[in-house]
Amino acid sequence: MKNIRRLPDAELEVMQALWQCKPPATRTDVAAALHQDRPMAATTLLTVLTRLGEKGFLRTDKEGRRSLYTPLISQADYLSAQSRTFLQKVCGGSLPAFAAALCDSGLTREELELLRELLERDAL
Amino acid sequence: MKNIRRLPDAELEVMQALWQCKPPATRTDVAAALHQDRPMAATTLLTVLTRLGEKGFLRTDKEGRRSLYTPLISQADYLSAQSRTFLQKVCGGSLPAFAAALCDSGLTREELELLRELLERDAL
DNA sequence: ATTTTCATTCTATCTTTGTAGAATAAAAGC
DNA sequence: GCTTTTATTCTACAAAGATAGAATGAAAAT
Repeated sequence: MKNIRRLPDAELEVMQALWQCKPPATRTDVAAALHQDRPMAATTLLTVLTRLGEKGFLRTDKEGRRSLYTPLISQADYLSAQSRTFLQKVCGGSLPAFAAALCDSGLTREELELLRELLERDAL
Repeated sequence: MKNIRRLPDAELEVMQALWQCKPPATRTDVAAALHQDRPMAATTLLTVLTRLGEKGFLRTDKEGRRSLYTPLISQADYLSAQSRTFLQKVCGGSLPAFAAALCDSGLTREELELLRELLERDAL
């Protein structure tokens, strides 16, 4: 149950892309995995990757002139940490508030049903 | 289903405090409602309130020299919007990932059970 | 070998956020 | 009326985040 800080938007997007690659990934791999509605300059991406390394989210290994990036924090760990933070900071720790928010968040009835089932199954 | 931007930490805390007050609230009311582990200078609070006004989260009415603050976005609206954003941006839209994250987020089995019940009841 | 290509690092700018002192102005007290 | 108190606005500044051009250096191409 470590305390994982919330990543700012740009860094989270890059991290999501990295999680989608099979490690280790090159800058190009990550760029390809990025949802580029509006693509990110190569140098910008490298800057973000460097920052993620400084924050301990990934490791950088050099292979000749190019760098290989490997996640150090798994997507699952990040998600569970952020779920907790979200419930605490945004919902003030109130489960009823959280549940109400989910129900009113645009999820369809089917999706809500699915979520309940998933919770039941996973909780075991 | 409006698109409500995510507030930075300090602004969210102030907004949470404002939501707890019966509107309209004065700066003093908000200060009293703040969880002040480490209290915020009066001028800082006013700066934050001003920014929240600029972002459309509240309205400021002047009564003589003092200001009265009224939320323009309800807590429920903010929560549901942020739940949606969280599911999309953090969980990549994957309900299974979201459910797994919740189960692994430190909630007790009882809390998970409660959440399921709440979801069932509210979904109607 | 010389040029071209390309990945990374340096440097830099702009915006946002967090925080608060100084200045202003008005209300209250005397 | 003059002074003290107090609420708000101005101004300020440092840290963090988003973004990317310029410089560097090495690999590939010819």
